[in-house]
Amino acid sequence: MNQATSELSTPEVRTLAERVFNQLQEAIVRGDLAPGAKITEPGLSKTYGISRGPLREAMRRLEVHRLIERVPHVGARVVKLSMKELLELFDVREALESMAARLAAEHMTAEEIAGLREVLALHERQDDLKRGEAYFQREGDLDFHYRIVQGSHNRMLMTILCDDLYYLVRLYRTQFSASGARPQRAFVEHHRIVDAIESGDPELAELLMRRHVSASRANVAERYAEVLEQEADQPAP
Amino acid sequence: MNQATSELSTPEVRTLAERVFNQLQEAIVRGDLAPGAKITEPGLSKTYGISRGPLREAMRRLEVHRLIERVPHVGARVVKLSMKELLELFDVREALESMAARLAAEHMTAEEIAGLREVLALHERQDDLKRGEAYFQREGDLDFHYRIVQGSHNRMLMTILCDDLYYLVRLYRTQFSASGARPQRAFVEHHRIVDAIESGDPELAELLMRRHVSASRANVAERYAEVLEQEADQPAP
DNA sequence: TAGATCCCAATTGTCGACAATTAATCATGA
DNA sequence: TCATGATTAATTGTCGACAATTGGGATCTA
Repeated sequence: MNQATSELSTPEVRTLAERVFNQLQEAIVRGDLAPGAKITEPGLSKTYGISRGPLREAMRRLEVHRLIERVPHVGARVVKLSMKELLELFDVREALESMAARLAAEHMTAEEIAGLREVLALHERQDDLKRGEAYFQREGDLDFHYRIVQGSHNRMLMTILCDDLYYLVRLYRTQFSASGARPQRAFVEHHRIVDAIESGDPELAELLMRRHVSASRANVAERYAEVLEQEADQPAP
Repeated sequence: MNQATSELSTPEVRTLAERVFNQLQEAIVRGDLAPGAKITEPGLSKTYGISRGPLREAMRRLEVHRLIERVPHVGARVVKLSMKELLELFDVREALESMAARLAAEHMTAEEIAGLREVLALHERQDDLKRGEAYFQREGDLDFHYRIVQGSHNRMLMTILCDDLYYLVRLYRTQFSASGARPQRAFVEHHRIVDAIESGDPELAELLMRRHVSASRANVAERYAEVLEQEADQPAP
């Protein structure tokens, strides 16, 4: 489980701080540490059985990945994106991932493209894709995007997207997952993007990826509006 | 001196780690710590008269801003971008800043646009702009880009560009500064971009910014080729 | 002489304790 | 009763010492 994570951030766990960072990261993305929850150093230090030194190192790394926010002399909290910030994240993704698609169409190798096709084939085989709700589809979707970013062969792009932003994406993907006809559409869009990349058409790949992310953004905004409506009818306790 | 820095990263210096981070950051950008130079914790700890605790905190922040690179159990070095990586940086800037220009055309206030015009007027008054080489022009150019990013009113975009990438930009701007007819052209391009923003034309602003960054990239690549040629004729000691 | 191996110094990782700052609590007065 | 102020408990910032790991250098061997 959680293949993307272990692939990305656990090449080798040689230090305590690194291990605790992974545990905390997973706890946050999984939802065990709720957004907005306060993080205290002595508390976590006791929980994980390490001293505050490496714990602070781990927390600093969480801050880098934008999973927690720290204020000097005050403390740290699990990040809690407002709707505005969540949409901001999509704007940034649109800019970066469309660039990634363009570069991927220019630089991706035949093997990488074949791997991309395999991911799509895997999605097709999964029944839950047709049912319109899918945990694996969600993780799989990220896998698709992740491979295209890697295909750009631009290390800086990879760092910003995969190391900095995708943690947040995963965190909020659980909340506002694709709904209705969106998964099927996204699946078709994925195919079109791969087609563009395979035929070596950078401009088309860029355009399609831009629209794809933009459509995802619109879907999330819609889902959020629904949630707001429900909360208005039935206020949370 | 160095107004942009003190504006950005010195809102309030409430902690030792923060102060040392600022000092180290400036030392690196200024060139006192050469790219590729090894950073040892006991060394810096002695130099700045603080213990290794806050120093490690400062180093972690330098790593966040991509100014140093750390390897577990081995140590840290001042970042040294290869030509490939430097051009990668420009690709990322092209994607993000064109998005910023688009959003700026949509969201920038009249006051912010007026401020942008002032920056351009200031550049026009500076003689050294005409001489084609200019330290202030360089910092001023960054100021221009900085204001547009702020004008996007997208906090995440601001963080990635201003907090993460512009440190690197400043570091390498010193080495491969604009040359020949590039400053004048850049100046004209700046004007066109502001015109597009002022007239509320997001698509045009985006396109112009994309070309502007792309042209800067080409200029840097050209300058680098010149340097390589010189080094081939006259190898460094 | 070339190569490999072992050892040691230096550096990084980790820990527990103390100081400084903050925020909440309680008491006091209007 | 409410606002205000000081006091206190808790948390973060800082420090110095010890343990673990690494890389280089000296030594030994083929």
